Amino acid sequence: MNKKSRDKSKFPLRMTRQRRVILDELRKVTSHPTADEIYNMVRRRLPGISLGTVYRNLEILSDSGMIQKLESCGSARRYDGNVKMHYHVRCVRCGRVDDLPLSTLPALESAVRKGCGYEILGYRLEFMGVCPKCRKLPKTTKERQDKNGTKR
Amino acid sequence: MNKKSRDKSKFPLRMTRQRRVILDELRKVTSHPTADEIYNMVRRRLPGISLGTVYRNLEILSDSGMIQKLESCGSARRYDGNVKMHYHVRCVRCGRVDDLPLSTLPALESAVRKGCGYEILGYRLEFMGVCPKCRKLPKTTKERQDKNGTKR
DNA sequence: TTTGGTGCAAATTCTTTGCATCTCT
DNA sequence: AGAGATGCAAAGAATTTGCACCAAA
Repeated sequence: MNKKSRDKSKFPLRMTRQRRVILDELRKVTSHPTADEIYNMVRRRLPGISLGTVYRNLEILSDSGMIQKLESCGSARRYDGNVKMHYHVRCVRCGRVDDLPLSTLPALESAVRKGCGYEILGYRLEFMGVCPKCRKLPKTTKERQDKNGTKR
Repeated sequence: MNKKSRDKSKFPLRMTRQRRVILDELRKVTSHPTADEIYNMVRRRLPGISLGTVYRNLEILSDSGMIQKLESCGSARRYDGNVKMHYHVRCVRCGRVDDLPLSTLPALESAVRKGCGYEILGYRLEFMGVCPKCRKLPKTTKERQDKNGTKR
């Protein structure tokens, strides 16, 4: 099956136990976890699940619109159980991602549509900054904990 | 040397031949190439250069503000020799990235600064769509040529 | 039953690094 | 001279995939 052409209307989305738990765990948190973090969350309920299955399901779930993939920057991709349109801030030091209480900007897409030859499908707007916790830490320490952050 | 702390004012940026050619090649094009594409461009002039050196220099050049790293989505990172603030459209089928003739939106950052606890450093705005060339192709073909596109 | 899903492990892809050697300034 | 840079190859990290078996619908 071609991953890119998967479509929520055509594929019935069989609700296996693993898929249900992944979706459930992701919806329980607001922390925009990585695949690996989700793997560890899910493993507490389904010890036998494999990382590959987590990846496959995250792909399927986001293709079908049930979750959101956050692809911007950062080493590991992050996932969001909240599919309503909203924006994020990403900490450039520790990599954490938070939701932003900012109303959506309707004018953005239409401003682009004209003239660029592309068929515009959407846009991605993400803010970068330093999260409250990292602002308190001395700079050297902050740089150390990078790891899952802005790298790659 | 800590990569994150590299700073244009403190590091003199020794202009080696490889560094100069990489910068030069990147400035010659508007195609936002990947590290690997840049490697191949540069190799025509410096056959002995290694991919590692290309990566190291792209990192250094972007840290020093001489080029721009485009991290949003897509499999491989892309680089831009144009450091003036501007926006991009990325084709969701073939992965190509084009510049957008859109004036910058000054209100964006200030709209976020209040209340989120983060120290806002900037934002990333990227549009997604289907490029002119891909719009002409039949869908199945389009999906095929994905590869460097939205994946990963 | 059948078609998609799963676990496992191996494979990929992109990127980073250690090290001995070179080269700008 | 000496701090940085390079080439090479090996290591890493994140993600994908082939395959034989399993399980929802």
